[in-house]
Amino acid sequence: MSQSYDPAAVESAAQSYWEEQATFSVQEDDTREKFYCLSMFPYPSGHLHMGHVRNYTLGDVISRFKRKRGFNVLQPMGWDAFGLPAENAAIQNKVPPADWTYANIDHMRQQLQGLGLAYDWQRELATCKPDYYRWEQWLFTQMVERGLAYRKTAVVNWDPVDQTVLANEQVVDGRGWRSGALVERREIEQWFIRITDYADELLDGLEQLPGWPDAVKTMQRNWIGRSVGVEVQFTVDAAEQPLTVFTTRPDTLMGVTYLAVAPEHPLVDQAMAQGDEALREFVQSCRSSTVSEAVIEAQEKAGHALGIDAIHPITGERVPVWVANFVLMSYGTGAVMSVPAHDQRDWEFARAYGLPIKPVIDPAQGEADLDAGAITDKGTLIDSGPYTGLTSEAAFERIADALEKDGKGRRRINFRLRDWGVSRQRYWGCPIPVIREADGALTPVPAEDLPVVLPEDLAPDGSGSPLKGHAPFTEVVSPKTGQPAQRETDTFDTFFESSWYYARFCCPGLDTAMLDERANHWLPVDQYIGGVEHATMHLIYSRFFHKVMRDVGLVDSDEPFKRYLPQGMVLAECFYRESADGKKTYFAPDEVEIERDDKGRVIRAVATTDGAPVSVGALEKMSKSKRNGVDPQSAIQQAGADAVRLFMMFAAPPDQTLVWSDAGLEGASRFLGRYWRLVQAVVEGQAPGQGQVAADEARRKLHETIGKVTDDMDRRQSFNTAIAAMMELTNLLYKVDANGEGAAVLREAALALTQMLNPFAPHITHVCWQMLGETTPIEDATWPEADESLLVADSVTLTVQVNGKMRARIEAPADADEAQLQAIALADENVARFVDGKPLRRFIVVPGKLVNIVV
RNA sequence: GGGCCAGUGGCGGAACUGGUAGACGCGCAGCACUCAAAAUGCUGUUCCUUCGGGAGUGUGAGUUCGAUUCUCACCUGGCCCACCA
Repeated sequence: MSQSYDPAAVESAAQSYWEEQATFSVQEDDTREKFYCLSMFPYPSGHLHMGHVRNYTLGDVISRFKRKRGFNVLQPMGWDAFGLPAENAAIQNKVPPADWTYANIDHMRQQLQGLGLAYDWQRELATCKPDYYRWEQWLFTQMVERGLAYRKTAVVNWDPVDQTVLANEQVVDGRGWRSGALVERREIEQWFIRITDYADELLDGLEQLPGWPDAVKTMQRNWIGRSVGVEVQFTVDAAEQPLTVFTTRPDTLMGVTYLAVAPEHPLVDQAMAQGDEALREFVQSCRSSTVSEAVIEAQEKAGHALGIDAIHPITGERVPVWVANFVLMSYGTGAVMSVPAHDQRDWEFARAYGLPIKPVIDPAQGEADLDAGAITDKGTLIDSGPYTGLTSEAAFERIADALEKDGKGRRRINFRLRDWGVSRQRYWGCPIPVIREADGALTPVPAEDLPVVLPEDLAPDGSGSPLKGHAPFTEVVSPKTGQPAQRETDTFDTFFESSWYYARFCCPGLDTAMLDERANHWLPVDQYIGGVEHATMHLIYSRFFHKVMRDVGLVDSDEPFKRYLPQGMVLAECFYRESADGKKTYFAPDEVEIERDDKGRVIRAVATTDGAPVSVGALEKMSKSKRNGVDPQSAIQQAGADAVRLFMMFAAPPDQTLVWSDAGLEGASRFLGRYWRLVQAVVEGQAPGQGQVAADEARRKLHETIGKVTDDMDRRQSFNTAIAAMMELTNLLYKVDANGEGAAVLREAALALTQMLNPFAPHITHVCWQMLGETTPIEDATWPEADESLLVADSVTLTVQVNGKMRARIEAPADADEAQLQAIALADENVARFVDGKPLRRFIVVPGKLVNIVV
């Protein structure tokens, strides 16, 4: 009597084996090629969600596969442990963020272990630990030394009641989320990192990343946004300094009818000193709105004349200067030249305020109607003095030359990418290692005094960082002067921690340096996996950090991640009922019953509570408010970790959104049961089912499957089709005649299938491998090889098309020539019927696939 | 406003380099086993059809002997960023 499949028992047996044997701890080994596989580490929010499960299963499947292919695989895991949610929880529960964070880490580590992930837990790290952040503090001081970090004022959201800086997400409808007070804009001095110094290298480096999806590289290119243009200087009577603007369209310079500057521009302060009340009010209203650019965008385009004129650098004409709420101080020079005839936004602004519109370009194509909007196409210059008649491209060069010759401008490359503001007025983050001397000078903390340890026992109450005024932290003696000084209370943006963790995993336990030679053994990461929402920010910051670490001499590679697999979101169906006023009430899936017709189509859904119908909603991101969240823990309890993993990999390609389905999970579970019974039958020397499939056909299918699964997993990373191929093989094995050669083929197939399924369902295969009598642990056994000699056939089945439509299938010798094929095809009864004696115009052969007869 | 991606049966998806559209799974229907049910195994399942066949991959055009795949325009949905000059 064979045992039945009990996921819970199988999984705990396999997991305790891995723990006892330390199966997945790894050391540098020069005899084997290394493979570093990394999934983006989680923020310890308290519990694993399905997105994590998908991410980590993908990484685990790749890691286990590569190990079987002979690589020395490093797969670590850690915690992105600083951040705002810990502070919010702390305010709510009045406990220190550290306690909350560490408790969450303990719980989530257990959850991860329950998924059977092949991590080297000895390398675990948490970014909130001093032995980790100590080194980013050190790297920051190196950046200060190299001029890569500097101080600049930046605008923040200020809550005047709570006396604290707010994150954009803490501003709700322009008010502080806790106090409800109207949020103000405040300028404060902060640290910035000169990521723009590396803009060109970050852009060019994308060429060396063939393992990254084109879509992600395109997003990064657009994010970096290199644009070639000209900086133009307009003399201003009232100011000593000329007003500098950046433009990518110097060809339209002769069409400038006004200039616009940002509300924060210094020229605005100067104009306000003239005492224009209306102007003062306008600027005040701009400056008091939030910093959220999404909010600014929703505003009407508005502006006000400054009462100042500028002198056009070529014509010498006077043009008025305006302040406008859509000009950003943080991009370019904080001032723009306005050409309403050829820029849509300038056009709208000019229309609204009655400013002149002067066309200077005749578009190359199409009708142009300046009453309908701006003409933004390039073309031929008109009404442009000496430049009239030139093309836009030629005028660009001639005007740039003229400006450079007169010292009134210069060619310049501008980036959309801005320097990275890293100061945060937060408690639960890595302290910026800087001391403010009594005279206001800033001193980076010397290496021997690092780390600057964040006190972990403080509890924020919502009114600013508790570090402020916490004397044991702030009161220090300057290492430079020996005099009393104040410690900086700002902390780093948490992207700082996540920008280099991949490197630190290589050097566990190192306490004398940030990284050592082990980093160069493992880096770059061979395979990185994580949400596509990080396509720009995190993945640019990490690439930047890597280059800085290279320039400081810590690593010798240029890029951190060789191959990147962006994984899609996990969605679920949601059910709701809409009331008369449009408010939706959501129902959890277990509160809903679905009725179908006899073809399986959904007719309607009703709530089990009252039997009344509910709407079947769209697919939505899992969330509490939509009541469509599925807890991984309960899914594991219901079907086992192997089934959850298998379903996740089977239901969709890795980079596309995945729709959670309880029925689909059952399907995965059913397949595992089918596989289990197949193994039981083989162990007992019986056939798993009934049928007459011959041994050689089964063996051929087996080796075809090995070939397909190997290619799907390695080159294509198409895990759903790899699983489909294994299911197909299993279906066939159930029909194999176990007499004679059949028994041997079944055993060969069961072993190979167990190997191929192992990365997806590591527990059940671990146990089945032992049942099949194998003594080498499956984790160390090598991946099966397809026997190519079994795959060549001497006859092939070809499709016959007549005028591109499929009409018949023929058997032909594999080496048949065109004339032979034509004869065989025309001999077919159905083909003959459609050819119907008409003259043959063409005969097309696609070797091994089809022939097409054109009549 | 910009960028990126995706639209294929009742559903998730497959078709890799332009070559048999719908693999595999779910759902549904039927059969076997059973006193019965569950479980399991097997069979069928794009739509229409006068049973010859016809239509069909968001819509409309184009290239081609042949288009889910390439080109153009449009529609719909999702994600990221956003007044980026």
